[in-house]
Amino acid sequence: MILDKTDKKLLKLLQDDSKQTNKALSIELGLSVTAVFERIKKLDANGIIKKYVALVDKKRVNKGFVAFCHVKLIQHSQDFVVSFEREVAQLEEVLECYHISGDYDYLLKVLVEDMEAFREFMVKKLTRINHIGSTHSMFMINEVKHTTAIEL
Amino acid sequence: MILDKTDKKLLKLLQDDSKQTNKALSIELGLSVTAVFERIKKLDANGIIKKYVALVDKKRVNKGFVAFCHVKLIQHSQDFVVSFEREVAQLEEVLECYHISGDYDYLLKVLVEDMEAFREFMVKKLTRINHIGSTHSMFMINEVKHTTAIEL
DNA sequence: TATGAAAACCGGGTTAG
DNA sequence: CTAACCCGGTTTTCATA
Repeated sequence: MILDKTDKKLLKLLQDDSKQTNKALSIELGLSVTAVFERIKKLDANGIIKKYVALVDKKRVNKGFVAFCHVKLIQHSQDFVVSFEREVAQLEEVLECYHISGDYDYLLKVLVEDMEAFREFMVKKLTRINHIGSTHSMFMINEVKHTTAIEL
Repeated sequence: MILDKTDKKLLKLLQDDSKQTNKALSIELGLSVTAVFERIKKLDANGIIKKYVALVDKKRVNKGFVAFCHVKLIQHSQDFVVSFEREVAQLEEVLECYHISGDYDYLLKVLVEDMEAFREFMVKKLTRINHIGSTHSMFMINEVKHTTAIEL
């Protein structure tokens, strides 16, 4: 699917606030309500828009402590990789996990309440997973920018 | 604000799909539509829910190339830090930027189309910012997990 | 429960390939 | 001639007091 200028503008608006009414969007875009409705339907159907979600303020729910964990596996056989990935994906503290290039194999973004909880997480959950060689953690001091909106 | 079990369940549902009708939510939670409405209103008003957004599939919009850049500043005087943070926050390719502990000062998550675009970004944008000492980039090979939902 | 508003759907008209 | 797009009106559904 090819996105024209209007689609991109529409996506920008929806990535910023998905609760706007089609009417408000139609005014912003200079289109009819129906046209907006159809464009959104198409963006949904084509999977351009994956889902609509509420974003929760992590500080207000006591998950203000963010850690980034680099993880290296002992071995890189298919089995090890698959089972590590399956297990790590199930950990509720892990919001993101990427297989990356470089010295370490994985980069994890971990959300917990505080350092104490992080220690618990490391000891009782992450390092309990087999095949982990070494880990290296960094802690968030300040969040400079955090958006879910992709510029188009 | 204290969240009870029902609030947490409600937040879980809304973090997964914010387009559900209050009726659907009320059935799921075993409440009346009005009760659900009031709880959501309260969560909104208290800033527990920050915003409602559409999530766009990065691969479908040609932003499937993800890089993580570590950045070290030359100096750490107030001025340098403030101006670096202000400038980096304005870069559209940078979705996330964290001031972190460890060998490097910052961790950036960068979304671009491909390696070529990443090169452009580094040369023309990131390293054009003053006060940058060194950088170290890692590239995403695979996204194992990526959720915006905080477990409560 | 009631009501005002918005979403969802439909038929028709317009333009571009 | 077909397909994609856009519009206005109608029905249904939802948010909200």
